[in-house]
Amino acid sequence: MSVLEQLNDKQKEAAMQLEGPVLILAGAGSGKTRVLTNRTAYMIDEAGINPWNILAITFTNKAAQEMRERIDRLVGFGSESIWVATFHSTCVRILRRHIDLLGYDTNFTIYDTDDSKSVMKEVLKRLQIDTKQYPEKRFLNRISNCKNELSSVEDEERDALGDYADEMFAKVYREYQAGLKKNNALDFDDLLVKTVELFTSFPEVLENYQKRFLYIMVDEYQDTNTAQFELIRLLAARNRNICVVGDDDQSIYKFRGANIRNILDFEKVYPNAKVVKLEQNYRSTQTILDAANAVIANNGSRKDKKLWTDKGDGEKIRFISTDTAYEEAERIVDFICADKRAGKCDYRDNAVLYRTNAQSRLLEEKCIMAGIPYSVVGGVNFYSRREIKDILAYLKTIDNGRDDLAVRRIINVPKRGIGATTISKIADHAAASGLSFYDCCVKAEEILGHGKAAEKIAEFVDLISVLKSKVEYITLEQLIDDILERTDYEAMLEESDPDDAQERIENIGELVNKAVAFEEQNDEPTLSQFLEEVALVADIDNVDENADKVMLMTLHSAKGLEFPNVYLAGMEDGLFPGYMSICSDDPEEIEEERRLCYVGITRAMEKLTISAAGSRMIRGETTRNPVSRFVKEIPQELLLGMPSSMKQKPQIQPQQRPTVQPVKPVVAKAKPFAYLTKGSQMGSTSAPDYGPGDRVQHMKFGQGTVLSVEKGARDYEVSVDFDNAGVKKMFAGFAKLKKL
DNA sequence: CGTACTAGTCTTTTT
DNA sequence: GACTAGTACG
Repeated sequence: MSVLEQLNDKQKEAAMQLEGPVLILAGAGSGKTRVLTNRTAYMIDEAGINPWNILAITFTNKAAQEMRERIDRLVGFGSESIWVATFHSTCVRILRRHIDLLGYDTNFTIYDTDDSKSVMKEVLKRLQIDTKQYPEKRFLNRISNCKNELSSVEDEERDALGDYADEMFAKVYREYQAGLKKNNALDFDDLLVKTVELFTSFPEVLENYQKRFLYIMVDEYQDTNTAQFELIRLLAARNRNICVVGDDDQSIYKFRGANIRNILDFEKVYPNAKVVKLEQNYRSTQTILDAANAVIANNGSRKDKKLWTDKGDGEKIRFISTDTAYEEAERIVDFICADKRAGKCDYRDNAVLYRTNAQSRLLEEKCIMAGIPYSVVGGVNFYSRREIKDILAYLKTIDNGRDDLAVRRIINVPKRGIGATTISKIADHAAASGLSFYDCCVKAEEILGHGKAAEKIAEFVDLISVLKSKVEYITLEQLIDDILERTDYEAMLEESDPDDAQERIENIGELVNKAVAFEEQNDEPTLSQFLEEVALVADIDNVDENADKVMLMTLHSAKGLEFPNVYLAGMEDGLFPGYMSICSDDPEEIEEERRLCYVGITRAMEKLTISAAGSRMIRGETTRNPVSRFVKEIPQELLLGMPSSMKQKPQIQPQQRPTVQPVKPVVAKAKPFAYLTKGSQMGSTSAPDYGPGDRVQHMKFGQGTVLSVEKGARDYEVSVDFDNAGVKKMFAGFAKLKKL
């Protein structure tokens, strides 16, 4: 049977067009992933295309992994040689091979936003720019925008045309880039910029990749920025077999440079493009689709689409309005509890979506009180937590001492009596000599003279070199344990803040879990590779949908996901849409928020509940907001529980700030769960649903029999005798074993 | 050199 | 309200 049999006519049409440019306009829930995977399977299975020649770009690592698994299931072989990756990891892979052509070392490090900020701070200090008047963030944002638009330092210098502020910016931009280069580092945006630069400056390298990637596919095309557009254009220029999939109504990343014109103008750039619209929705009820269609219809420039389904009307949309955000959270949690008790759903069937991360807190508290297992996606990124960054800085220093920021981060953490004066002496010497900070530490005695300071530095250098010498012989897990032991890191945590120590230690345990999983999944794992993988993960990549937990996340994180029951919380003008967009004179801003609302509504498969609170704390201030205009855009007859009073409430006019009146806090219970921090995962060590003797399935090792399940310090440790791979020990949380 | 306190910012979303 | 960076002091 052909792999295309599972597709409807439109989907089939899109999947069969392998040659030339193809634009698939795929409405929410229209089976776009299925089209992409079956199209790829069709290429390999029936068109005889070598998987090696296929490039598929996705938005998140999770999507990439999922796509590969699904293709695997369809064709059973060859899927591992398809290049499926995100834009960023694709670029890293290419740059690791060729970036020496641009004067960087191929073992460059990737800087996250915190690292970029440190570099910027140093630059501004050196240029004596007052950060009160010009905050780092502003420069960083502008630099990011430039990079997204592929505007180089030279371009900015040329365009400054004597304008004081612009010239200053160009100078900062230049110095910032120099700072990165000195540390042999690239920031997120550079990954794309440098790859494009590589391709334009070295056509023979580009040609190499053009000859390899004969067929290119890009998912979530509506969220590509100019740099990404250019990268794809270059790669596809020779063969023109480019297939992009997206939905202009779901373009929600303008703030990070996404250019909706990339999808709207696709046919102008590729005039002979075949365009296929997928409008049949397989996810939601007609009621939900009607609501989504009605809301999005208020947007101006969009490709006309109308989602439909043969699923039937289903339940009405439930609208809840409460006095306070506190009550709102309570109502939502009550609904979930009731459904669960009635046996209508599992916890994992429910997701609560909100506009801002801060909203998760109340919901978390209520979940804890009700004893509901939940999982918060996002918030403070796991890899930007202090303890994790410290350990990673050790690993980076061990891996390659060229990352000055990493070395400086840990040179006195835990405290070893190396102070600011010593550090700045070494830093000055490094700057003057052009050597790296770590290299200067190695010859500290030369710089500082014989003394206590030099001795302390020598101790640090010894520590690093001992660990360095071990890297090749021990596992990552052992290396991290070794670091912890030799530095007495956990003791330091206990001492400095006993309240959070437990959680921080658990986080480190989680990092060890990830290291173990990494070593399991790679044939020849290296420290550099691990650090690289870790630099490019998104929060959503770590979501485990097998765990039976209610999901709490922002609307942005929810893109691409679906849940039987969806709760849209905080539907209030001023929060969603946020004031920024309400007050802006750019109508595009509100439209972007509306698209976000559309994304939220269309996540729901069966039941949608939207809620609004009359007042809530925002930034320590109690604010009152009217019900969101988006709620009013949903036809009345689809809603259940719409209070008539709401209809008269005036809408906020543009240019007018929403009323912010201090209101006495209605609830006295300030913070019943002070130990709770965002991102904490409840029950991450819950017992697996299999036991000794059960047959299980592992992603890589195939089927096997469970020998034992033991509760370890961090997670359950499972021993499995695999039919083809022998006995393996692994952590339950990461092995993702499926009971058969 | 290390600590404790203060002031200021943040909150729109993230690879 | 929470977190961070910067500063003053021991």
